[in-house]
Amino acid sequence: MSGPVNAATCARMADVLDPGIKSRAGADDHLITLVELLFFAYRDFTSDADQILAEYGLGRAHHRVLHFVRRNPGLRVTDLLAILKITKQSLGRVLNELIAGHWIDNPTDPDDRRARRLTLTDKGEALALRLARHQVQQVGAALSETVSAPGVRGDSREDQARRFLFAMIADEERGRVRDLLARGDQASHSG
Amino acid sequence: MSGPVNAATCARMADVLDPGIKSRAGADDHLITLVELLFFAYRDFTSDADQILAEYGLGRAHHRVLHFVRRNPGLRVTDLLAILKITKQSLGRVLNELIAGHWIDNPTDPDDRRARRLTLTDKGEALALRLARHQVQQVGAALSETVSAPGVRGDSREDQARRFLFAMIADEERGRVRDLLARGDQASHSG
DNA sequence: ACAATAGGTCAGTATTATTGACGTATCTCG
DNA sequence: CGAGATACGTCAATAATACTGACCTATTGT
Repeated sequence: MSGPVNAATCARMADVLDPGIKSRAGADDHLITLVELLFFAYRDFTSDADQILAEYGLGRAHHRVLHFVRRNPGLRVTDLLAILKITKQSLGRVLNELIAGHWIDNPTDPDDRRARRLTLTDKGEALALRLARHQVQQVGAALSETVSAPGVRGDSREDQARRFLFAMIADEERGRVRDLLARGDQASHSG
Repeated sequence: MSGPVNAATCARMADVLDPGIKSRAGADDHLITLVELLFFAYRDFTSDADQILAEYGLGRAHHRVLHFVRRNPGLRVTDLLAILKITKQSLGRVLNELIAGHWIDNPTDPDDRRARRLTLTDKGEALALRLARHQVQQVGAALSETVSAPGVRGDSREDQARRFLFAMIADEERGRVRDLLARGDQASHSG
């Protein structure tokens, strides 16, 4: 699942996370690192899928629709609007493109002929599955890496959350992010 | 904000999360709920700040700049580009607006007169602090709510992550999200 | 019949981002 | 000193995603 969790990984995690991010934390100050980690985690998490989608000329908005239709076959347009919290017009464009590209079907619901029941075509199913598998691997890998540092027991919920989000960041970016968090922490205590 | 964490909240959390989301999970399938939770958590987490920013005619992009400049006073434009991973032109617009509105100063670095050292004005500091405080409270509240269900011990890291992300979702949305996750879980096991 | 619901669409605009091409000032180093 | 790299800024065109507001049809439920 996206990279084995071996001793080296654990050692690096400990090296990276323990001395710096959590230390020198005042009152509620350290919580701001969770805010930043959420930003970086989301940034890197979505960018992977974006690359796959770009192969097909699709964007993030299409992904969301594919995702929720795969998870909830027969979803209605209204339901999707409530989930995504966007306007009908915004969804309209994306949905029309997905239907035109034969990623999604929208047959009329026989029980309520006003409604459309969104479903994936085989083509759409294949893409949605590919994206989902990739993201599940990412999350799975992150969870596998979310371990307590060796010798440290009783990780707080905050530490757990921090480790998980940090593990969601792209490998190449972690050094940079670690440095940034440490620097920000330092700055907020010297100024 | 975002409510005190009392017994009722804890009871609801347990009621909400335990039966349904995790159950009926096959191999790696349940991990997809973490993907969805990340989407909802990020959606609701950012929407709060967006509302505050709208008061000043600013957007999410401005928030990111304010945030990282507050955390790292004296940040250079290049550094910001590496953090945000956007183009110079994109940042340019946002930065110019922040400078024009006297949220941010960009004095020349005396040690390298090519570089600008981004700093917050008093006005910018006040806004950045307001936003940061709000988000820290949100994260803090979410962490407080991230508790193991009563009688359940040995929460997995996955459960911990799930609980944390779920707690990041806006109160009013949790019922809807819970239903959706349960439904999706069911659909993926019957189809 | 009538109101509410589900869906669709046209028109105009805003925000955030992109690629590509330049230009200027400053620093580094051989 | 001079060449090249670096830091920053900017003009122009375009794309993706979203918004408000106004309207329309078809269908359902009362």
